[in-house]
Amino acid sequence: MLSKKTKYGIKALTFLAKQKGQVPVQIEVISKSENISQKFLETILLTLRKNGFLGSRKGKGGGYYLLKEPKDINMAAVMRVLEGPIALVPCVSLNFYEKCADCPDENTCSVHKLMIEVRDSSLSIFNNRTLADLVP
Amino acid sequence: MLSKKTKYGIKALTFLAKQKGQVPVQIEVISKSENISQKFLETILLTLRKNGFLGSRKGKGGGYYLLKEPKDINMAAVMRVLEGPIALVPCVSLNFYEKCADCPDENTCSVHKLMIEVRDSSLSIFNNRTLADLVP
DNA sequence: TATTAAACCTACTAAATCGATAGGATAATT
DNA sequence: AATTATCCTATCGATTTAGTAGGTTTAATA
Repeated sequence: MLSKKTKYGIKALTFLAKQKGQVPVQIEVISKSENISQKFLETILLTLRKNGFLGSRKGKGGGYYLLKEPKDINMAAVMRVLEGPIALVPCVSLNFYEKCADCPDENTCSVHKLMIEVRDSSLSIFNNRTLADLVP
Repeated sequence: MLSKKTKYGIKALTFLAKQKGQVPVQIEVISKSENISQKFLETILLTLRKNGFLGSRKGKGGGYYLLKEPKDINMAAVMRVLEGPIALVPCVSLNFYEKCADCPDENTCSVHKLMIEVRDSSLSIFNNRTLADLVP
């Protein structure tokens, strides 16, 4: 299941992508438009900023704005920052790999085999979609 | 992320699929072979039995066995019983649909759009794989 | 320069979920 | 009758999730 954090984060990015010009948009505006708790959204936008997706301005007239063109914001990168691994199991994750404690041999593991297929197909979607594809 | 329940469940099914003949296999045997806590596995096998994947016999010589041929056990069905929805968001789930509280219109929702694609690709994998495909 | 408006930051909390365990009840074999 | 196995339900501790609290810093503007 996708966390609310990821869901809200993508919605916020989409909202910013829809803005004409790069005028900063305040958290309050996004939170009200998208029905997201303002305080929660605050922390989400913070991580998006710290990971290079958003810029911000403090004080009056401040807010958040995209640092790149929507077409240059890859959804796989967004997913990894907000949700973490795209793979369903750490042992098939490319960016968050971890060995399973219980599994002696990945090559003969039935779960491993299946989950690699799933990861590949999900990844190819996320890698081939940008924020621009999501804007209505 | 895949739960341990699902992971262990698939491993147990695979283990049973590897058996020659339909001799019942005891929980203890599976749990030791696959490094799974016996008590935890007990509850997992119980749900697999209650959902028509496994049969069981009590008492001496008892245990669990597959009720169908591995090639007739669809992995989408297994996933739904063990893990729940295949979709990452309830609003794109075919079998566990739920409307999002925050989202006024699914048709214009960016998350919805993306997650339908992901669901379709994952689903096509699970639907086209059977337990037989997983056996080493 | 004082006020105001916004993001920034860190810690905290309630609730839910997860992984696992406990402990007996039931059934089948020998 | 004794043994061996599944069956069943409740519970528990740890972790994660979603959200909140409450102040700090920075920038614009009057």
